[in-house]
Amino acid sequence: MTSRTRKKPERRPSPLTREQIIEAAIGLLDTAGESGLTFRALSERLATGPGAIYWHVAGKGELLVAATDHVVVAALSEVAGAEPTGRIHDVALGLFDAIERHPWLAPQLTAQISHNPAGSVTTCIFEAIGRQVYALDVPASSWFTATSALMHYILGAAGQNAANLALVRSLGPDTDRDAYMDSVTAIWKQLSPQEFPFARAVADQGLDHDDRAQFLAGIDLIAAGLTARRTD
Amino acid sequence: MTSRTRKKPERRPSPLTREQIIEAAIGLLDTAGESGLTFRALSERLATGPGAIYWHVAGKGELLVAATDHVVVAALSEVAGAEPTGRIHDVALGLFDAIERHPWLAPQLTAQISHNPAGSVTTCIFEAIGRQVYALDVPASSWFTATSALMHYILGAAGQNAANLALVRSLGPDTDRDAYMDSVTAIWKQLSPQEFPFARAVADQGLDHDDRAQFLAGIDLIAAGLTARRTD
DNA sequence: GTTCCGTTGGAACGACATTCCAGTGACCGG
DNA sequence: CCGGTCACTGGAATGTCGTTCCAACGGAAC
Repeated sequence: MTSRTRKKPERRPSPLTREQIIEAAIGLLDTAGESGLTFRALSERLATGPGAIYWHVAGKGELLVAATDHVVVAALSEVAGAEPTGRIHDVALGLFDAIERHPWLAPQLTAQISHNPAGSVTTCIFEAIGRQVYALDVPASSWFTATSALMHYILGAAGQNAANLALVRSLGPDTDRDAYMDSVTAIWKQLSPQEFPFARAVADQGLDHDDRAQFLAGIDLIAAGLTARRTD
Repeated sequence: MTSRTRKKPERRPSPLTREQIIEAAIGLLDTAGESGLTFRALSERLATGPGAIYWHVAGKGELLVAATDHVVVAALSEVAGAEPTGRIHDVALGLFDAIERHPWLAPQLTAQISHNPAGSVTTCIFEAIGRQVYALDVPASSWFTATSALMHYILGAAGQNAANLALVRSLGPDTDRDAYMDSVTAIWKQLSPQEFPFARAVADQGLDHDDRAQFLAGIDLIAAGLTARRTD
């Protein structure tokens, strides 16, 4: 009897759904971070084995893509409903908030936009931002460049913000964001004035503590470049 | 004698160096991609065992940080030598080229900047870009925002370009970049005109095929926003 | 010569993604 | 009702990874 012996597996009452798996994956990513999404952890949370999950989902990559898509579509559809000439701030803040809620989103988005430019996530985000570029009366020749610049800034700055918050949270409940930013500023102030004059100067004037206003200031700055061009 | 029996290990002629390890790691990353950096592969390339590497390097994370630092410092020092009021194009292209040579660099940089804002790589890049912002006579209140916007755009757009090239290369030697870009445009042209009017319009006018010029156009666009503000 | 100690590298460990497959139960033709 | 099919399950097995462990080496110090 060295051959296969198998414990009787317990069956689940209701069948597993791809949707359930994706939502469980998002929950796992939100609470345990990017490295927390494990087929073992997912199996446990869904009270099943890894094999069952693989019947609904091709692999970890597809799961990540599906989770990203799910979150992005939700974030953008909240915004799109408003006025047709919606302000760019709405789209930007929609993505900013989604990334803050799901800190794993920013790296995922940049990776998926890079590796799959024709994918659903890429086109959705490009379209959402691009419409605002169009509404700003940017000349058609600059459409792609303008949309790219805004997109990369939004993902980069929002990702930075989300990472900062996650870092603060991991430092314990007794640290708040301002204290953390102050500690970073303090390190920058100790840089050599010869090698890092600019970074020191920025640190001396203190980093802005309102992340959201700071983020929007960057959007406005890029938008200023777009509309400045318009009159040429 | 069930206890440890061990094959006599062959000793290397010259001792292992942290520098050697980092350079081997960079080589491995360049040729085999981000997933190609394995302690096993590294051991083989250095003709040693994993344990020897761990005596010089704390772990994979530190190795990645060291490799990133090595490449970024080299890329920025090439540029910094020129005129003191160096043009922002030089710094931007320096990073662009470095990221093109090392496609693993862009994700690494965004991750390290996010997770370690006081680290060496973060401050070096911030300083290098910030000096150009300073040279543009941007008001001090916008220094941080302007530098952030430029940094995120540079890393995002350069990463996108490098990923495209890597993707083209992986499709086989019979595909070139223009053919690949055309295929992406073709997919975009098939999008629904109701849902994706902007993306289709951009695809219809054709994507620019000169990546470097496109990249610099984005830099100029953001710079235009900075200098437009100056007169306020 | 003996004793260290910095250094090495092969083996072992635990965790992971993924594959494999024996089983289960709802449905279907008869 | 009943036998068989098949979509679906979940536990075990596989191979690779990062990391740790440790017996052994060789030069330096004594």
